[in-house]
Amino acid sequence: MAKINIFWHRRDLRGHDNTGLQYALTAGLPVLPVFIFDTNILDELEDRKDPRITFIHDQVTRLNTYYREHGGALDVYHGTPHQAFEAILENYEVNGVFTNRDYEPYATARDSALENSMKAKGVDFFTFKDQVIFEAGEILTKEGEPYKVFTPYKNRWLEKFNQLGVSKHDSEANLKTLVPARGREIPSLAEMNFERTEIDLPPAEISDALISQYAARRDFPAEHGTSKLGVHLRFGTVSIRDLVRRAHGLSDTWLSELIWREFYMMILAHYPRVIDQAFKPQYDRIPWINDETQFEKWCNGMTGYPLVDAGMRELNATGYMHNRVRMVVASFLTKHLLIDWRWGERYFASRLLDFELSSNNGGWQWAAGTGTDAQPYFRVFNPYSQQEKFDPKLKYVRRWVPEYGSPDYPEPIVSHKEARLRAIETYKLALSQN
DNA sequence: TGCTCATTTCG
DNA sequence: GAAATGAGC
Repeated sequence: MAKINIFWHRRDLRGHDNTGLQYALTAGLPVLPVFIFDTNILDELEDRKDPRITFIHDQVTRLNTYYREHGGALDVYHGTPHQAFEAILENYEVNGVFTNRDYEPYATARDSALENSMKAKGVDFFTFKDQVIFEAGEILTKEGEPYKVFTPYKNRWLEKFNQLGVSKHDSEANLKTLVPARGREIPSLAEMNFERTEIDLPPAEISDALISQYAARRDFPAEHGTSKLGVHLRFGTVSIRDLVRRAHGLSDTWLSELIWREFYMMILAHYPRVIDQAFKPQYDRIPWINDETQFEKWCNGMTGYPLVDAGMRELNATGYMHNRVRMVVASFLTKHLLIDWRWGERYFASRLLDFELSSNNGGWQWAAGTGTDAQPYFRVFNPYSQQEKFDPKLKYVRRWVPEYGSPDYPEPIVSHKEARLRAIETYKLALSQN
């Protein structure tokens, strides 16, 4: 049996500008690209109609077609990574496994376990930077500490970016050395006990015009002023290097959003405890009210605050919510209702097509005021003035809350004025305790 | 990447 | 009486 190398796709479901794939293809042996529907992850999902699984399945199918056009095929497994690699090693003489690094706690634990078991069998395991421009250890203060404030982090990031530029990995030009297709089928959604769902999939591209106008248009949820590339960044159907190259010079604001993504990835990598704890420990003393009935009304878009309800209904209907509105609903849940930010975080995690652990956690801790570089506790969004500023003609509100203004629309579940004062008092008291 | 309230400024 | 300003949450 001839030796081969494996390239393992995870959050990089593309063949172009793919670092690890490029290294695998130029390492001198035929390459078998692999994808695993990981049951460790899938078994945790509650919804058998989770649209993300349809999305991944579609992208895996597309990637398989792409490899077939170049004489190979994507070898797709359903099981734990451990099981999948046992099957691979039975069928092939494997020299090494190539893959792009993933920085979430589950991923790093999985990869170090696999690296050990591969090396014990004489198989090399190589990992590459592909998902980010700079990894957690690459942007540090002069003292060698992680940054805890965004702006100095961003300044250092840009400084380094301007020094180093951004590399390009022409994986596509090297697709000549694939292991010939063997004709294994991709497991169907039904075989994996999932159902196909309708997804309103934004394109994996963005125009120069949209990037240029991003700063001026991004805050108006009724407009199509944002790129909606989050889902593509989540699963690597676009290359971050391509996006950063495009952003640079066209829109500092949009580039900043890409840097926020790396900022929160860096925070999660350095401080994995933020997953279930406030970054600032004293904020874990806040006595959340956690009223289940109010939480349910928030989830269902029935709070009586039109902009909040519009956002939640958009999320429930599409798996997406405009960023400005994400801030408004998060502020409302944590401050007006005094419900633990972790509840909101978990709900977003279950619904968002573009869910990214680090950004979701960072965003929620920012809104709740508990995080690094978070807004101060006394800053409480007024849902009415946010609506007046960012949806003055009620275009967004009426799209998602058609009954707004009629007797069918619920009364506000809390009074803004009272809830605001209660939030400030509650935070102040909790933070003043020693 | 606020909001509110009180006070001042301006027509 | 509206708009601008500033302090404090």
